Parts: sequence; C-alpha cells; structure tokens
Amino acid sequence: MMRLELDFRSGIPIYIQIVDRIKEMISNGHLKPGDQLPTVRALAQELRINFNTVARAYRILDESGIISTQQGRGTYILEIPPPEVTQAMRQTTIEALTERYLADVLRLGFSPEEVLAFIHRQLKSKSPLQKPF
Amino acid sequence: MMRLELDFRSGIPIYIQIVDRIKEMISNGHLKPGDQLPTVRALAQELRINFNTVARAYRILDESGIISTQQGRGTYILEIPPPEVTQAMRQTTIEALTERYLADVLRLGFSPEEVLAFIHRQLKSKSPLQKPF
DNA sequence: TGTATGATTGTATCATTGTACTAATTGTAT
DNA sequence: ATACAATTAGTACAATGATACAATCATACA
Repeated sequence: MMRLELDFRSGIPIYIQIVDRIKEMISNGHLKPGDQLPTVRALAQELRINFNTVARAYRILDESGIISTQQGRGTYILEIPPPEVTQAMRQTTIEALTERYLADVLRLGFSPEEVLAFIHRQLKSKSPLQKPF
Repeated sequence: MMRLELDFRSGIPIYIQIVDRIKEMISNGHLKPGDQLPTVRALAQELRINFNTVARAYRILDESGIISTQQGRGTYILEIPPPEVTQAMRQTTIEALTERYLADVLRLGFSPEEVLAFIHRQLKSKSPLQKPF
C-alpha cells in the first residue's frame, strides 16, 4: 500500500502529482533504492484512476533515471551510485571492457583495421546514455 | 558459470539478449560444439530471472538449429553449426559486441576520442591477430 | 540385469507485468 | 459555441513469472 494522495481539484495533472509524490518519497527515505513500486494496475486501482495514467508517470520517472520499469517484471527505484564509486570504476572498467572487447572481436577473425572501422561507424550513429539496472 | 550480463533497462527483451550473447559466445569460441549450456533453472538463478525466460531463449536457438534442447537431458551446442548461420552470425556478432562495448564505455563518461585512443593503445600492445577457429 | 523411485531436465499453460495505439473526455482560448 | 491541445481511458498486445507437468537420469536394491 502506497499512501499516496491525490488532489483531483488542484488542476495539476494526475500523472504529474504521482511523479512528484514518488520523488518526495525517495527524498525523505520512504522509498529506497531497490524498492519495488506498485504495479501500474495496483496503484491505479488504489487511486481509482486508469492504469495508463500511472504508466505515464512511471515512464517520466524512468526517463529521468529515477526508476526502472521493466515489462513483465515491475518497476523499481534505481540505485544511484555515489560519484566516487563510478569514478573509481571508470578506469578499471574501461580497461577491462576494452580488453574483453578486443579479445572477442579479434578472435572472431576481424583485423584491427576492421575493428577501428566499426568503432568509427558506430560512434557516428550513436544515441547515448542507458544504464543497467 | 556463464559470463553473461543483461541490461534490464535497455528495452531489449531479456530472452533476446540471452539469444544474442550465446550466439556471440559461439562465434568467438567461448562456447564450442558439444558444450552443455547451463540448465534453464541454473542460468535463470544466476541472472535472477524466471527460468521460462531462459527456456524461451533456448527454444529460439533450438529452432535456429544452433543448439539442441532435450527434455530431461539438457541443452547442447550442436556439433555442426550451420555454415550460413555462423557466417551470418559473424557480422551481427561484431556489430552487437561493438554496440554494447561503446554503450558501456560511453556511459562511464568517456568521450569518443578517449575511447579511440584506448583502442589504439591496446591494439598496439596486442601483437598478432588470430584466426577464427 | 531389471525395476522402482526420487531428482533433474525441459515443456505447456495461464496469470501478471508494462507498452503502444487510439478514442473519449476535459479545459481553455477564441 | 467551436476548435484546439492536453489529459485520461479503452483495448489489444508483448514480455516475464508461477505452477503443474512429462521425459530423462541417477541411485539403490532385488
């Protein structure tokens, strides 16, 4: 149960209200990373609204990188790793990733030139930013 | 233990991700004909997903003639991966590998230039190129 | 050997989850 | 009133999970 109250007379769209309440609950610790949010249908029933409205709110939060919605699984509050962690990961991770990538690709029989060509090509048509859960 | 990582936020269905990773591992020799894959339950537990999702991936690979799943016995890489399959896989595999590598690395905050520099550096220290099995 | 039995494997089916698309409703300016 | 845009609802769908099942294997024992 989600103790989330709406004001239907405020003129503020419901999906915005949901977004704001959930942000609040994360800020004040009522929701913690890893917590599962109610399903769109469950929360919709609780609030007596259509589940698509909840889905819209969830989508906004997802695009903001606050939650992770996964079809068939549910929606979860995202872990937000502290900056120093990601910074420490940066160096070791890129080395490991590159090592592994090159090993795999060379093992496939591609030449270094081909690999570079691929990198260049895909770098040009790149849409950035997705995070693993 | 199966080095197989999923991205629950990519929007790409999990069963598709599993199919792709296994194709990759076959292409680059990490999996060889005759090798037994993890049981649907074992892999599911490792990935923290439902075993039916693994089963779905295995079924697709089975229908593609890449693996053989046998009720009560397990699933195995087929002895003779169809040539046209492996050949076609080679291309899609490098594309998938590259795309995933770049996504990972760019997410860490590296610029395309830095990535290219890294690649160049490691390619130099990586002496001869190997042939595909 | 042969067979009984329990464990382990993949399979089938349906429920539950979020998604996509479209239609209806509501608010607001003209 | 009308038109337009934003919001909400209806419907169909795709992905994942839960549960019960069938086939095979491993083991013990006669």
